[in-house]
Formats: sequence, C-alpha cells, structure tokens
Amino acid sequence: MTMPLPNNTPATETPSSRPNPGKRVRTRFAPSPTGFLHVGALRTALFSWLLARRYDGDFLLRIEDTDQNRLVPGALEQIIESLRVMGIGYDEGPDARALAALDAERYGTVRADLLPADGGAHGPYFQSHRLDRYREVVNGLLADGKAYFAFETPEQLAAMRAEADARKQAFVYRSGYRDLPADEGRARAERGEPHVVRFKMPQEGVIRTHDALRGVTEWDAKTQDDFVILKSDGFPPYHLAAIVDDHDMDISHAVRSTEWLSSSPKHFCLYAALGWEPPLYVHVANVNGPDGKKLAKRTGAKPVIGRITDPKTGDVTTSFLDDGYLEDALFNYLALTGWSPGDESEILPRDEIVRLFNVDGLSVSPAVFDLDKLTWMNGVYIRQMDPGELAGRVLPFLAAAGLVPADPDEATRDYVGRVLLLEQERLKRLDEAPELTAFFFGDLPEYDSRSVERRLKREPEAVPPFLEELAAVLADLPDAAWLDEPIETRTRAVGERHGRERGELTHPVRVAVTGREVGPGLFETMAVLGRERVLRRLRHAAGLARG
RNA sequence: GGCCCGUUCGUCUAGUGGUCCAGGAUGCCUGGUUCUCAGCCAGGAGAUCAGGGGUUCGAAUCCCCUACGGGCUACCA
Repeated sequence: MTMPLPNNTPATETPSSRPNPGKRVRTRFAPSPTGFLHVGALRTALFSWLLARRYDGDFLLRIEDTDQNRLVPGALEQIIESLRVMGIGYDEGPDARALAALDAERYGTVRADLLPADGGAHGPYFQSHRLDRYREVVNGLLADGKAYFAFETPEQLAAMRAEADARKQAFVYRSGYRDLPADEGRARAERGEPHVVRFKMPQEGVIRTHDALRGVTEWDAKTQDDFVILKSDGFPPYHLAAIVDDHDMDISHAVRSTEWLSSSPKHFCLYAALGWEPPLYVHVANVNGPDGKKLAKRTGAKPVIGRITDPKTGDVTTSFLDDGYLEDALFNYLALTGWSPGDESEILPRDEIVRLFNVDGLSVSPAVFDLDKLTWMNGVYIRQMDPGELAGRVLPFLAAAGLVPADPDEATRDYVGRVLLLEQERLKRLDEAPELTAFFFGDLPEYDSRSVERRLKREPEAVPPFLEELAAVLADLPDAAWLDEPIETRTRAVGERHGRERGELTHPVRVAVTGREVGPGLFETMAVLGRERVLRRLRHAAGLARG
C-alpha cells in the first residue's frame, strides 16, 4: 500500500519550506523533562520559534512527560528558564495552574513568575494531563481494527530480539496477537492481564513520508513493526502522544531533530489511520561536538543557564551565561549554525533573524559547534554594548572575584563603568573581566615578576628617579586637570628630562601603575585610576626597581 | 547486521547546469595604525566541491555505485 502524502506536500514533491498557504503557522517545542536542556536542543527550539515569529504565528511549549520513570526533578524549571533567558517566549504552554497539579517531588518546582496564569486554548500542555484524550484515540483505533491488544511480556520480547540477533537478522516485531479477535483481546485486557496496545502498520508495500528539507522518502513496509501506542502503565509513548497533540494543538510545522526521521513512517501511518492531516515536518540536523560526534558534556553540550552536575562522576558543567557569554550572541550564533540567511551577513540582530528566517536556509547536514567562533561573536556583541549595560553585566563577575562588593554603591558602579570604557574592546567573555580589570582595584596591583624584572629592575639607577619625579610632578597637577591629556603631557615632559621616549617612557610607567605590560592606553588608565592610586604605585614601583 | 539521512577550506557556510581554476566568516600567519595588548585596516596560506562512473557542448550543482559519517532499529524521548 502507499500512504497518502499530506495535502500540504507540494505537487512537485520537491523539498519545500513554504508554509502551507492559508494555514496559520503554529510551531512547538516539546522537550521531555528527563534531563537538562543544552544548546543542541535549544537550537531546535530556536528554529521552531523563529518559524512562528517569522510568519506571525504561534509558538507553543509542550512538556512530553509520558515517561514517568525518567523524570528529573529540576529539569522542568531549567528548560523553561533557559527559553525565557534566551528570549524564546511561548504563546501557549505550561501555566501556573498546571504546575500546581504536578508532583513537586518528581518534577521539582518552578518559579511562579516564569509562568503565565493562562497557558492557552489548546491545553493542557503537559502530556501527563492528557491521558484521557490518548485513551480515547487509542480506543477509536481499537474499534476500527487498526490497533490491537498484545500480551507479550518484556522478557518475551527481549528473547525474540535476541533470537533475531543470533541469526543476524533485523528484528521486526510480528505479533501473534495482531489477528486475535478484537473482543477476545479486550476481554483478556479487562480481566487485568498486563498488556499493551499496538498499532497495525502496513506489512507490505511502500510507505512514503515527507520532510520539508528532504522531500519524499520511501520506506519498505517490511522493515516496519507494529509499535506500541499504549504502554502497560496506561501512558502512551511518544509516537502516539506527539501525533495526537500536534493534531489537537493545530501544529502546522513540526520542527524536530533528525533522530525522528526514521520514525516518521510510524507518524505518517498513524495520521492516515486517524484521517488527520500531518503537519509539515522539518527535521533539523544536529549540532555535533568538535569530534563530529553527538554533543557531549565535554564537547560543549553546555546549558544556557544552570549548572549540571553529573550524578555519576560529580563533574560539573557550567553554563554559557556563567562562562560570560551573552544571550544575544548565543542567539545569533546558534541561529547561524545550521541556518543561513543566504547572503554573507553574520552579525544579525534578533529582529533581522526573525525577518530573514526561512526553512530553505536550513541545512541538512550536521554542524560542529565552534566555540571559537561563538567567542569571537560574543566579543563583537560586547563591543557593541552600551557601556552602562556592560557594567551591569560585569559587576556580578567582579563581585564573585571579590573585586567589588556584592551590592556595590553608586561610586563603585560609576568607577566600574569608567574602567569598562577602557576594557570593553578587549573583552570577549564577561568572565574575563576580573582578570582584565583587577589592577584597577585596591591600593597596589599584583606585580608580574617578569614585567618588573624587564621594565623596572633592568635599570635600577635610571628608573627610580624617573618614577619619583613623575610622581612629584603629577602630585602638583590640579584635580580638575587629572585627565589623560594633561597627564600625558606631564609624563612626556618628565620622560624627556630623563632621556626617555616611546616604549622607554611608557613601559616602566605602565608596569609601575598596573603591574603588567599589557592593557588599555596608559594615560587613560592613569586618569581612571585616580591620583592617589597612581602616586602610591609610582613610588612603590620606584622601590621595587631599586631591588 | 538492517533501514534511513548526509558529505564544499580545520570549523560555520554561500552556491540550485555556464558569470566558480568556488565567495564570505571564524581560526591561523604577515604587514599597517600605536605607549603595550586588544580593536581596526590591508594582505596571505587554506577546498582537485568525499572517491569513481555516467548524463550534457558544459556539473560543486542531475543520475548511479563505492567509501566515510550520523541517526534509528525500546512498553525512552
């Protein structure tokens, strides 16, 4: 038999991305709270969201919690907050009421301010709250003779698989229960015999599926087996629940990762059996680690927020935010890996990405997560940032390093702002700020011994008097003139008297004042540092130079 | 093993039969700007478009085969 193609399949049968004409674009992200969200899944969510935004449609968040055994407390909140932090807001999804009905011990708690009061008209958005609906659908299939009760135990199935394996044959489930009279199966089930419900897949012919990026794919029905649509615990598995929900929630485009490609025959057959029109599937390629393999913890499967502790090894994976990456940069970078606007632009603000996004630009082959490029892009975003805003973002990092108090006063904030004006173009990640700006704080900087050796001690006769005279001259500079230009003029004048110019002039002063050889413009630095610090450091360095 | 998907500079990608001895970005190298670093500017190296067969006057672009990579092969998602 040949499965009908969805009506939205273009007549030419070529891959197409065009949204179904006349149909409101509704996309969804449907994670399962069995683990923490990392950038791989986040990117899938991003593409889905982008598609909805691009066509002024709706983006929904649905929680696929049909596997009650694998729930991870806390995962739900991390997922919801990751999306929020990234600005991937949902139009329909979990709300406060739904959350209240969840078992906090198994799901963890979610901050109430993260959730809307009313999740939307197509709820509930937790699959665990839709069991009645799934049973209704399964019963319909049963009544139509399109599904049947099966009574193999997991052990029996394992044995069947092992046997096929031993014969080096592919295991395709072919049940003896498929042809069991329906009422007999029902009777046994109602008697309480443990059972599952399986869907009758076609056993011969070709099953055709469609994907927006790849077009039509044909599958030999002989390779397909009758999959479970209702587990013995009364929950449906993904294959049933997702299909029912996508239909009930009026999803127009099902954006999901390629690992679902091979199960799409199941989904298409289910839709056909139910007489429903499938959404346009968009199977997006994965993001891999530098080794070309699936993103793993050590290869960059980082969360956006939250800290993931491996329960076995105790290894901690820090988040992109903790590592000093900006949401906007991550957003931009993620959008550009696996999708291209078609031209050569790279730095694209959110609204531009939304405006340009289309399914045609999505690539079919997996990408490798390039941390170097993200870091570069992060630097670009930092440089573009409003300095005041930058200061606000950097403050927590400085506080964590003990450079400023956790709750800094106005003067401190102002000072940090001026410091950042000088360091902004050198920052690639926010977490580099403490290292880069440490010398701006405290009475004396940490003096780098190599630099002291090279720039101060090498001339124990010449450097101390130079530094001391400079301190004396700068001490006389009126407060109002404590600015980079007057400082530079005086410094050069003193330097001239000591036969110093260019590097000979600035290097010792820089080491004296900052403890190191690299940094922002010397005179701007001195201006920000303030007279008191500069003088103290110059005199201290003179002492160091003498040995 | 079986089935399916994929394969353009190290990496992200542009490219949909001629304008491609393949363009951009990142990373790397060199030079310039300069008090150092960063930034910025300029330049360079880097892809026989996985390999092989076709089709065509002409192929990175279409077809076939092979190789390699990935996914799936659960009462997980």
